[in-house]
Formats: sequence, structure tokens, C-alpha cells
Amino acid sequence: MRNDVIAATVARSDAPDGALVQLPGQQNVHPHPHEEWDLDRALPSGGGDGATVILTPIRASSPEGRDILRHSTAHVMAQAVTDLFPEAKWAIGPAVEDGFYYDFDVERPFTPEDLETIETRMRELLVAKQRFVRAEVTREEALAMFAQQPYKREVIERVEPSEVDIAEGRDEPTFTVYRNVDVDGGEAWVDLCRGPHLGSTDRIPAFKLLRTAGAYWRGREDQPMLQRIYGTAWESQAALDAHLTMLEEARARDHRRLGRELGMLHMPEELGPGLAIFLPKGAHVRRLMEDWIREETLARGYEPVYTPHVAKEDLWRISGHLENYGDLMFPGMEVEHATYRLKPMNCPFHILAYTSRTRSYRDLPLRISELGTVYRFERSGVVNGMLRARGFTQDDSHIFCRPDQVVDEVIACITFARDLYRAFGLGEPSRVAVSTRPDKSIGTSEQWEQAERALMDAAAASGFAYEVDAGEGAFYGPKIDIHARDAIGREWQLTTIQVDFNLPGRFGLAYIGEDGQKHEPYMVHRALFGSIERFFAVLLESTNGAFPFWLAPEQVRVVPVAADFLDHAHTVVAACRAVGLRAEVDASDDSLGARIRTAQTEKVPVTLVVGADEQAQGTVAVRRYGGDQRKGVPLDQLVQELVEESRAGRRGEIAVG
RNA sequence: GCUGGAGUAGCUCAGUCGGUAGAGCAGCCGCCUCGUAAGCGGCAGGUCAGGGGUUCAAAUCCCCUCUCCAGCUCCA
Repeated sequence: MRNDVIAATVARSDAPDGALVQLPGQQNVHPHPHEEWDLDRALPSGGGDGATVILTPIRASSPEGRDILRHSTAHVMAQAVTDLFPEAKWAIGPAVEDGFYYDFDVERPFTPEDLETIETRMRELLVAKQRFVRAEVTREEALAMFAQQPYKREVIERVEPSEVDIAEGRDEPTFTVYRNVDVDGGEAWVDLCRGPHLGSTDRIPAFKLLRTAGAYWRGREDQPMLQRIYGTAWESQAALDAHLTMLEEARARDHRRLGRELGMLHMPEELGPGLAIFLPKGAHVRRLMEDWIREETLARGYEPVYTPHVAKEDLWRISGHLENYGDLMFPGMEVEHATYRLKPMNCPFHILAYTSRTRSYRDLPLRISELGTVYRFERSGVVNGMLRARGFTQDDSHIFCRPDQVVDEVIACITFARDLYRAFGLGEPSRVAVSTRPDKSIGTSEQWEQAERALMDAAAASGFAYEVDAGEGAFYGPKIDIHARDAIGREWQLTTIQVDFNLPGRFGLAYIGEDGQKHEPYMVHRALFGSIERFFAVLLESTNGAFPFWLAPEQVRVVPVAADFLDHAHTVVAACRAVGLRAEVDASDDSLGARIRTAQTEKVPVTLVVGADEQAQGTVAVRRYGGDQRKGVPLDQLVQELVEESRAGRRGEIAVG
């Protein structure tokens, strides 16, 4: 067996009668019902019915293998913490994406120095070659084993008997525990755990503790706050190093840093948290985004409106937002015996546009559209640059339609979002999710079922595989969220499409049907960028500031080799601007090398160097961002190429990233 | 909001044991007039986040507030 095999999956070639269970969430991973298995655990028998036991190795470098490796490392970390802080109570310690964590209840929070000490202790435990030894115990035995561990006891007490337990005639579940056993056979530590684990601690090739953080027990604000330690573990030192390098790169791509360095965003303290100034270069990009969406919404049958930033509070009382989100709205302003609020949503304004006159079925679907800037009083700890701002602009539309029009409208929204992602270089949607009724909600179950079905039908008809996020809908209706993946693989939720059967009733919306009677319209909310500011930040991070040609704030930088050629440089810029390209001359008296470097650090897509040869021949020396050069390109030809590239990019025909 | 970390020039950072602040880049001025990622010299720039306290003396120690970062919770 190869050295990097750390566990196995065990399955039987035909459906078992209860001996093995299928793990939730892994239906598509393995062709047969299967379970992950420790390497030293006795294999199940064939069951006497002729079934064959199939053993599939799990390698440390596979996704399943990494989870096992990380989970085992979490155990080692918890043991190290227990050694160093004997009073620590342990909660849970799962593998997560790219790493693991373990939560502890300790006297004082961990310090960065503690992390180093814990890491040192962990390395000693790795050298000690402790074996992970699996054992099954009853609930009573488990409770006794963890008598001093209240969180473990709570976990044990909450577990219900599984189908396996019931099939095997038990009315209480079996618990597995893993003992860490020293080479001399002594038990060093024991934890409640489903497993599987590595054979021994020395099989952890590379790990690192990353940070500490507070985390509520069971993720609930009303529960005690525990101290969480995050770490990561990999199948080799090289893989760990690559991961740490990637984290460093992601940090360098931070939109706040890039926005500042490239002169696009300014977020000074004087302005207030979660608010930003778009400097000219950032504003150019934003305008191109806004121009794109404005043109496309008009082309797709939307009607534009403009609405104010403040309004009487009563609007939010009617809509229900004051009741549900009052704490997250900026406080009211008293003016002439009325209270005004900054708007956190555009919907009521669009509704007022709808109710500005009597509506007929002939008006429907009525698609009202606006780039509406809203203000939300986000809690102080959640504000995060432009990704989570207190003032931001939604490409917001509300579609008023008949019930039988909902599916087609939602399909059109999904298609619209797909076209938008293509144009902005984010490729195809990476995830389409239908969020269903949450615990706290309004409306009848009939309304919910109908709306959820409409969204699922639309998602299916649009050709995307969709997932269901149970209970994640808004209080007034279900929604579809669309995600995209950026150039370094991170996923962002961008578009949201929501069905609303709250507001039409609250505002008494109606249209006159063919029968001459009043009917209540359905309402679909949708924002494709989501927030313009947030989408801008995602683009900035995804492109690392090197925007695709059509979006670049400055597309062409003309650099004369010496001041003698400044006039000619201006002629070249004029030729570019004449066809709508954004071009500038670098007239500084830096050396040529320095000016080339400046253009590159500012990530200008195209730099044109002009001197005596170019002036005489009507050519330019072209340098693209990132390196490759072409000399002696006729200016006319180059300008044509660039115009075409700009057009194609805007239409989403060029893959970028 | 909660837990932890941080805040020194526009940016990135140094500042020892408590003795009143420094570099590089950027900016400005001058020289250089240059063929594809940094030419040379000079000048200017700081209420050390803000407030309070301890001290003969505070960027440095203590307290409070603000802001930022990481995570938790939340996200119409």
C-alpha cells in the first residue's frame, strides 16, 4: 500500500441491509453506499449474502484525505492545549475548507505567543508517534468518560439513535471515541469523534496554526463565547507552503489596498465607516459598469425611475422593514413634525411609481429599474471595505407581473445575470441556489410553495443545476442567489432574485384584469450586480487591479522616448481619443525606463512608446501590460484593433481573469 | 454587537531600558533629454488615531473612546 494512503472507504457491491450507511452529503462521491474506514479497523464481513466488500484507498492529497488529516491534526492540537491548559474544556474541532479549528472554553483568551507554544507542543506529539485507537461505547459510558467536559456531554445528550442503531435493535446510539495512545501503550488523550483518523500522529506531514478568534458555542449569540484556534494541515510541506503563499497573494489583492494604490478608492476616517469616495480612476470603471447595466436594462424592457435618498418613516412602517430591520436602519431625522429615514431599500419607491396611476393587465409585466443608493446601519464588526458597506448602490429593479408571468420573468433575470458575468469576465455562474422559507416569515404556506416552485422551475428552465438552501429565504418570500468564482477560485454571492408576496398586499397593489376586476400583482425584486460597490471590489480583487481592456480607467499610455517627441505623443493620444479610447501622455521628465515602469505598476493595459522612428513611419511600439512587445505597428491598425477589443470585451466575448 | 490583534509622514515601515521622531517610496524644486520595470541632487512633510492618567520627563506605562484587521453573530 502506498505511503500516502491514510484511510479507505468501505462499500459493498449491492445495497446493504443496514451494515453500512451512506454518509449524508456524499451521495455522488462513490458509486456504492460507503463509509470511511480507519486503516487498522477490522473490515466488515460480506454479510453471508454473497456481497463483495469494496475497499478504496483514500490518499492524503485527496479532498477526503485532507479532511481526515486536518481532523486528526485538530485532535493533536486539542491534546496539546489540554497539556498546556489543563482546565480547558473542549467543544468541537472539525475540518473546514483549507484547514480545521477547535473551540475551547478557557480562563483567558489565547495570545499569539500561546499559539507558538501550542504548535511546539504539537510537534512533540507528532514525534511521539501516538496511535489513534478507535473504540465504540454506549451513551452511559460516553457520558462517564467526558464527565469533566460539559460541551462533550451536551453533544452526547443531543444525539438521537440512527437508522443503523434502530436496525440493529438498539434504542440508544453507539458513540465512537478515539484514544491517542503512546508508544508505551499509555492513553495520552481521548476525544469523542466519528472518525476516521490517521494511523498515528507522525503521519501529519505539515501543519500550521493560523489565528485565534472568539466563536459562540453552537453558533448562537445567546451561548457562551469560546476561544477558537484555526490551523491548516497538508499532505506535504510543499502543499502547505503553496497554501500559505496563496493566502499571502489573496491578502495582497485586498480591494482596499488595490483601490488605494491604483488611485481608485478613498476611504478616509473622516468619512465614516463603510463609506467611500470613488476617485476619478475608480469612477471611470464604475461609470462603465453603470453604463453597461443601464443600456442592457433598457434593451430588455425595463423602465427607468429616479427616487430620493430619504423619505418619511411611514413608508418603512408600511413595508414592514422598520419592524424587521429597524435596528439596522440609520436613526430617524425629525423634520416638520415628521420622521425621515435614509432609505435602506428601494422597493417602496418603486411601488409608489407603480401606484402613480391605475394599472391595467396590459401594463404587466412592468419592470421598474434604478441604480438606487441605499444606507444600512451595519453593525460595527461586520463592515468590510466595499464588500460590506454602509452606503451602497443596488442595480435594483422590481418587476410587477401576473402570477403566470413569474417564471418567465425569473428566467429572464437569470439569463441577464449570466450575460453580465460574461461581460465582466467572471465566466459562468458557479452556484445557483434557491432559498426556501425561513423560520421567521410571513405569508401562507400556499403562497410559499407556489413561489418556491416558480423559482425552482425557472432555475431548472434556465439550464443551471441549482441547489436548495433550506430556510435561507427572506421573511417575505423565497429567493434565488447566483454566485460566481473569481480568478483565484473564491466564490462570491452577487445576484439575488426574490419573489415577494408581502409588499403587494401591504401597499394594496392592484391591476385591472381582462375581467374588469381588481387583482393583486406579484412582485419580483432583483439586483444583478447586487451592490455596484461590492461588485467593483470583487472585480478589483479578481483582476488584481489589471482590469480588462474595455473597463480599464486608462486604456492607453503614450510614452515619448524624449521630450522632443511630446508633440507627437499628443498626436497619438488625440488619435486614440477620437475613437473613444481613454488615453494619456506621460509628460514627466523621468527616464524612459522609469516611465515604462510607472505604466506597468499602474496596470495600464497598453503602453505606446514613440520616438523618431515611429514619428517618421506613422507607427507605434506597443507594450501590453505584463510584457509582450510589438514594434513598428501602424497607428491606424493598432487603433482599430483596440476599438474592436473594447467592443468585444463589453459584449463578453473575451475571457479575462 | 461579541472575542482577539493593531493604529508613527500620502504609502510601506524602523524607533533599544520612558529622555520630546527616522528611512525608503510618493510629492515639490533643480540637474539630466534618455529606446522598454527605478538617472542624480536638494527641499518639504508628523497634535506618534483622539482624550484622560502616572512621571521631572510618555510614541513607549495605565484607563476610556474612535477607527482598521481576523473571526463569531447578522446581512431586507
